[in-house]
Amino acid sequence: MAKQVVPETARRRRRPTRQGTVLSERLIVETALRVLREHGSGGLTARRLGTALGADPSTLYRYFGGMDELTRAIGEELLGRALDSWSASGEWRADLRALGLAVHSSYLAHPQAAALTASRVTGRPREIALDETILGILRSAGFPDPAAVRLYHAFIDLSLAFAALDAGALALTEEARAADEDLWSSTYARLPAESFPHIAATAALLAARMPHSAYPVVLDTLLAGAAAELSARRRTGLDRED
Amino acid sequence: MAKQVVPETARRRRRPTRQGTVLSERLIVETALRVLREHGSGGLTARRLGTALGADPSTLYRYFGGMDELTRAIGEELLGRALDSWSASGEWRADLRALGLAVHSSYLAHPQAAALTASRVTGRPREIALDETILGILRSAGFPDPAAVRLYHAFIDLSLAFAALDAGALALTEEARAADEDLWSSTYARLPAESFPHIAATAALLAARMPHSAYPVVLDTLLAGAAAELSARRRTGLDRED
DNA sequence: ACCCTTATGCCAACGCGGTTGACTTTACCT
DNA sequence: AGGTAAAGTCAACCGCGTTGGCATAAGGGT
Repeated sequence: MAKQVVPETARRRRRPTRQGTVLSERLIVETALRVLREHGSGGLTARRLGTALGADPSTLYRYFGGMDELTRAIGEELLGRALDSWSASGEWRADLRALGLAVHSSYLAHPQAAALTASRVTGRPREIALDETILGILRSAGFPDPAAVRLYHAFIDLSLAFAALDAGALALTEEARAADEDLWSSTYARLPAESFPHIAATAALLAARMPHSAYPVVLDTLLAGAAAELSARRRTGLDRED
Repeated sequence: MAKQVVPETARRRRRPTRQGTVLSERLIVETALRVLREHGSGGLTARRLGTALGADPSTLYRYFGGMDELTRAIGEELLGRALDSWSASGEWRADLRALGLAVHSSYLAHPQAAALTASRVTGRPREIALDETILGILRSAGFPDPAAVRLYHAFIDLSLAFAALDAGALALTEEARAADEDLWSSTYARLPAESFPHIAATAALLAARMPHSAYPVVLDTLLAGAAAELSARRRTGLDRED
């Protein structure tokens, strides 16, 4: 690669583009989020982002190694926003619930971006801060380390997986999304009861429920299981460690 | 659109390509799975698939409306294989567990394909058959319809979301995947204990657990919650419906 | 057994994508 | 004030999905 990416902190000269914009990682990421919202998850292209910034597409390579690295920066931004919007109450179960919902809704606030990034691990600073927070809540709640790690793993992967799934549904174009929802009231509701008795019997309930996210239900189930585990552990006197 | 896609069942003439292959939806989907495995989730292109089939890329448009429709056909194939590999035992909890794991591992058997398709709803026949099966298990187990639909929703979305997440990790190129795994034993394990006490304290456990899927843990938690709900319902005499 | 129709495959081209190498300009350091 | 190299620009490369027009041969009707 001929071009070198200069770390944002080491950046000194800020030469404006021909159209007068002064670029920065932050401006690029925010503009990318806007472009994604306006043009859909497939609409983030180097050329389009360049135009939106008032800069040549190739300028982006001065800031990011490629579109992939830009994508990871966007993902970190969403995780960071989730953590910023959250505050601790001290009650572990409520805190985890709020944090999970914060991550989920931070992604869903930018579904087109989330669909691109939610299944990637960035290893960037703000993602690490989030991990530290979750582990802290669990260990402070009294879970021994192996249980804390198991629950951390389940919690974060569950939240990211649902964020990606739900964002994917929201990120479709409006007509495609409506068509997917209608599937439940059209195709599924009209299946013959002889061949598909169970779908036919529950068609109305399905049409009402399927357009929403299952994440809260599953998250609450996970937290309820964890709470039961914790109280069982207290009852039996903290004698097991796994 | 100038070209018409002829439904597979209505297809009569089977003219071989210049290189002698006789095309069919089935052959195309299977070849696409092979191409995906060999070239990664971004490696399925019309031109490459054409070459692999010994046919011109544009010929694919005689069989599918576009790459998107081909993608959905691949997704349905994976779900169909999961259902085929499964058989009912009559014990609802064991059956659901086996079915969930079957879906998960069917996707993970073709991670590059799964990464492309797992978050899409196809509405195709074999996907409908899977849905009917799950609802049947729950309703036969004694869950009233609203609970059955709620659990069906949680179950299927959980399974698909984790399939997508885990497939995404597996679908990375070998070096990228190894780098991601190493993150836990390199970056995370070396964070200073002063700033990140919880990560530092659990680094070894994290490195051991994070490379595996959290799906079984979460699935079992969900099924345990459902079982508890069912027995509570029996105890209180089936008087509630939600 | 032979046509005729038309399904099916092929070809060439279009516009758009990411990315790169060589270049110009200009902010900053000395 | 001048030199240097960072930051922005330009033109080009190659691969992508997709399309319209064309060639050809499969298979039904007679």
